[in-house]
Amino acid sequence: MSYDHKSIELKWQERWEAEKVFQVTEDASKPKFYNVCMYPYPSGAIHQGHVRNYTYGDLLTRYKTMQGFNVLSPMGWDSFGLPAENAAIDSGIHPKINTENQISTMSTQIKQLGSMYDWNREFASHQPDFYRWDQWLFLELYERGLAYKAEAPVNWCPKDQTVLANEQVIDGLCERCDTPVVKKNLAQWFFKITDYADRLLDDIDKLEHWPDRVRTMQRNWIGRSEGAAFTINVDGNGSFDVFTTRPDTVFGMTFCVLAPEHPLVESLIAGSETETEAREYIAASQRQSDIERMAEGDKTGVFTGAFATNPANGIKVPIYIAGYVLMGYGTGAIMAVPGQDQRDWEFATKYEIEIIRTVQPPDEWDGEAYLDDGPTINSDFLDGLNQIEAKRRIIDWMDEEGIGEATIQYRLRDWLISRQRYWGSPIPMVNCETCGLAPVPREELPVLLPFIDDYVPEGKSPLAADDDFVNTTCPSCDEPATRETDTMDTFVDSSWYYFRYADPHNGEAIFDPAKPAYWMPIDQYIGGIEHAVLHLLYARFITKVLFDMGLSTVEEPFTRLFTQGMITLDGAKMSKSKGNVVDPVDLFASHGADSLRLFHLFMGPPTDDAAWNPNGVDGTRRFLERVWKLGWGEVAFVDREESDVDREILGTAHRTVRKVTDDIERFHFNTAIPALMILANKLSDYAADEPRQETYDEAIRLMLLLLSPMAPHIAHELWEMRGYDTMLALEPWPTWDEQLVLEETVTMIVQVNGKVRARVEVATGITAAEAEEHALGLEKIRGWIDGHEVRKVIVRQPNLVNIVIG
RNA sequence: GCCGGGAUGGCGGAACGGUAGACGCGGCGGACUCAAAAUCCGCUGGGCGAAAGCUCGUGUGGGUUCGAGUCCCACUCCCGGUACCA
Repeated sequence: MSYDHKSIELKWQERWEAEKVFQVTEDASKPKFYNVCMYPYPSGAIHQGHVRNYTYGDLLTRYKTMQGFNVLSPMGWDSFGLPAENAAIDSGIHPKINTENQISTMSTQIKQLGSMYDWNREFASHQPDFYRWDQWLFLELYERGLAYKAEAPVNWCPKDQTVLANEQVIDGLCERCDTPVVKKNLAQWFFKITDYADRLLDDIDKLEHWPDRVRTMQRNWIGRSEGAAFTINVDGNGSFDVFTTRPDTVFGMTFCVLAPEHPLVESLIAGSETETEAREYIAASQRQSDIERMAEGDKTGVFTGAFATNPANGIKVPIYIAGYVLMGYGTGAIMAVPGQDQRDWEFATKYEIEIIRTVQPPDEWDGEAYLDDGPTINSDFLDGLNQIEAKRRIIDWMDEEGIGEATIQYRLRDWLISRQRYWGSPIPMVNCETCGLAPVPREELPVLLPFIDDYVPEGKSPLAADDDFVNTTCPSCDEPATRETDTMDTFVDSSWYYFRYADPHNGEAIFDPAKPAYWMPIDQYIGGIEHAVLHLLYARFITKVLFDMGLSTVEEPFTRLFTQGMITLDGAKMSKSKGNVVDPVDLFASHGADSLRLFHLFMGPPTDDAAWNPNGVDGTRRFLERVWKLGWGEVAFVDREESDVDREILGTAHRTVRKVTDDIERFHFNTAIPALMILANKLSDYAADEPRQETYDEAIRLMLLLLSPMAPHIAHELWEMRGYDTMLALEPWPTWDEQLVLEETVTMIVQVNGKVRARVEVATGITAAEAEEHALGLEKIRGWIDGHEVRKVIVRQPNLVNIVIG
């Protein structure tokens, strides 16, 4: 009987669903395990990145279920967002219709993978039942002072008359029409995540099961730095504030730099000698994104013609504008101290500005800016102090003089949630001429996103052009008023969706707090490394807000985080736009979901990027054919007593149980598969040479249990064929027998001066003295050491002896 | 630019500071076959050698150590993020 993956996979997918194997409810009698893969954007077809993600997630769902946990593994859709709107503009299909078609296709494909979810809990963020609670949450934040409106720049395409996402701006041009993009200020909504900066920073320490690199990235993103803010007077008129982490170096300030957008710039350049040059520079930098500006190799800038007075010593220094100072960080202005800052050094060198060191570098120093500690010099009353003392002294002095103070600055900015787009959750606010901004009453939620036929932007977003949507009455005075027409960033949806899974159909509240009280926190969260900062930080923030509201029992949503690498082909990320996709659906048909799952588990460390090998699935398919033959094929058993051969094969099986269990716990799936391959190969040899039925059956039983979370369909089919009448998915995970896994002998290597010169089989229990004596007595080794002085012998029994000779 | 990560055979990768290259892909040779496919068996980092074996070898250059792919320092290149892709 051949291995017919199609019928087997369909059969078991239907069985699992019919028998509700993976549908769960709160059950206080069992330990819970909440397992979530980041919900996908419904792009229309699953790709290898999804397969990788869901294979890992499903492996864990099944493994933890077998270990006796009450496992919740839900699935939903991150279905608002830019791509649906772009597709609509290009193809004319309405985002709602397009999105729902794509959800339908993708859920069918996910089911074909054999990845099991509690589909009763499925939702999509574009559904009013869901985004209603986005709006409710917005109102809660608004009332708590955590949502506010402020001016912020957007990318504006003057030809298309629309706002562009950063990724739609290519080299300063609109990706659609190549028109130069300009910055335009709009009043937009923000969430005040900076209020939570310290809590978000401090609690990173609690995330002990997160990858270190993600924790580091989040710490750096929040970017708390302690320093001082002080005022610098402009020679002539006006003043500006600067923030610095190095107030101790203020005597070394030889110039100042303002961001091109700094409000003072206009008055400084007006009428100056460099006015024309400065205006050109400002216009040029406005066409650049922050990234482009910072990425410029050499530091550029323009002298404003104005001078500032160093408050510490009264010396006048030139004021420049330069792109390397960003308006969005600190005060948008810096004191430049080239002696102690490398960027300032490069700028000063380029524009021939004086450099004064205020920290004495070591004698052997041959670098440029010196950033480390040392005695302060050239700094009047700070001379001789170390940096900590100097900082304290200068801040005290600024305090006394009334020009500055100690300040804590964060790199983190408030979260801009406004999008001038159609396909998102409407922000539930109303503008009234009399009453000003008014929140939509909660009982009127959701503010429904209207079904608009003409969503091509023409100067304003489609929502703003829809009079029926815009025109309303003021909730407080009942006079005519207009609705807010911005929609929310889709990161708002993804910052709380995992709470909704606990109570997905609740029509009365965002959720009944008792439900997530059982399931939260998420025990395992799995997704791409590209979400290391934004999504994960926003989710942590909203969880803390929900905690403060009394709706969450936890302050951190994700106990364990696993970030997987990308799938690449020919050195590039697999993507439709690059035309290098390998469609998983084709492989379901040709090789089967089990073979594809195994290949994803096998292809490399889950954290790393993995290169797609077109022939790789052939290998795992071949392995499953071998498993099939072992489970189903004819074996000529011999009726005999148990022998060393049987004990050895059982030992291999039990060592495989130990290895696979350890590897799953460590997320080293790529080494668990080879362990199973080795077991299958040994079992093939065993089956060909006078096998004993009891031994064989037991080894196969263990193999199928281990294979069950990885290649579930074939494992279940063979389990049933071999006469077990239980549902394999609900069988207990196997344990290993400590006696059986012991090995009697081991290969000991003998080195001379660190080079391997002999290998010998020794008893596992060999003592250090025995190992040394044995090694020194070997004929091969004598040839290397005779005539030399043995200086030292390092023994790591039973694995290694290293003989150091003179 | 800044933050984070990575680099090991022809390819994906394995390797508690202790046998570098497990396992798989590909390739070569053989068995089976009229033939092919499938399957099975063997070989497969470079150099030298008839062989035993020796020697070089984990991006580059240094260092620590009895011993370094692994730890430290300095580089190179590639990838992720960089706040409106999600």
